[in-house]
Amino acid sequence: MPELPEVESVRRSLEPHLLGRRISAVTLHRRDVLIAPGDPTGGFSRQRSSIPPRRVGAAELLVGATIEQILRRGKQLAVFARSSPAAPTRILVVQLGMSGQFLYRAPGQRLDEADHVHAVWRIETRDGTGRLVFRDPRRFGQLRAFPDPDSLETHWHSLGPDALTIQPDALTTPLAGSTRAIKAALLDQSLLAGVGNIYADESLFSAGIRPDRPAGSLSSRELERLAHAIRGILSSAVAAGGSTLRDYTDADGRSGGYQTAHRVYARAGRPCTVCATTLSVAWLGQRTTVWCPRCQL
DNA sequence: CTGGTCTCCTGATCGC
DNA sequence: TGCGATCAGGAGACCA
Repeated sequence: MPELPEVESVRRSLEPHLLGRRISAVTLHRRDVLIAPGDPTGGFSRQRSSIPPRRVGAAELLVGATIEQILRRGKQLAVFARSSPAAPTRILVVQLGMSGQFLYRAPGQRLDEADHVHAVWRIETRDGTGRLVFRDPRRFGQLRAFPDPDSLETHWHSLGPDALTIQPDALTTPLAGSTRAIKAALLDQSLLAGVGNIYADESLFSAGIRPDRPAGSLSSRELERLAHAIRGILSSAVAAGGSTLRDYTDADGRSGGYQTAHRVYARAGRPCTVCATTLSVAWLGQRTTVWCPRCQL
């Protein structure tokens, strides 16, 4: 389940393989994983829409272009590429969703996971042709094409500040007066980009704040603690290469190591690592939520 | 506008 | 051994 640390690990593992390399071809096995820019449904109704999926242009998938940079905002990756120094920079945004993987295979290296592969890019290197693979069994992931940086900026405008560098001030205004649970607010990508279920629970535990507290009830002192906890948890997780619960890997197929540091996520009913109190569980913000009833107030 | 619920999808797991 | 039910979850649509 890629959240910010996993997506950042994918980004970092892709860079050495892709920067400066040219994409010579792409095979799109499932057309509906690519959301056309300006799709009013945001791609949500792609299966049920009576309108046939748009014909996909190779340019949208960066064919013929050289990759210049890979950025991340929240849980989204953006691959920037140009076909010539004078050409406009095109961008492909990748959202991994629940089960998405972005894998790189060097020339001659085989891909073991051949099922649920939705797109394969051919990457030209000095040693031959490598492959960039988008694989996503549950298909909650998406690819989005943008013709220029401005349209990407418009798209990213709907995201809140990146959670890795979140400052308490950025939380104060949007949460003031809010009655919804702080856990639900942390999962709202328009408020804060990058936190998902795992790191929301871990951050709230680290900050000593109950997940069901009304967001507007947090004092400025608590918001400071929370922002500090989010940055700390996320940066530690990035340093560990993310959390691998089931099948997450980076672009090189390496698993993360942060799952061993989880203190509340998936530990309902087990003793708190700090005070040994049995951890509580509830359904909150449409997610299973675990916390320590003694450490979190 | 806000916040809660539904929905998309597949694989793992569990009870019988 | 096999099968159906259940759960997991990111995020947009939808609705009160």
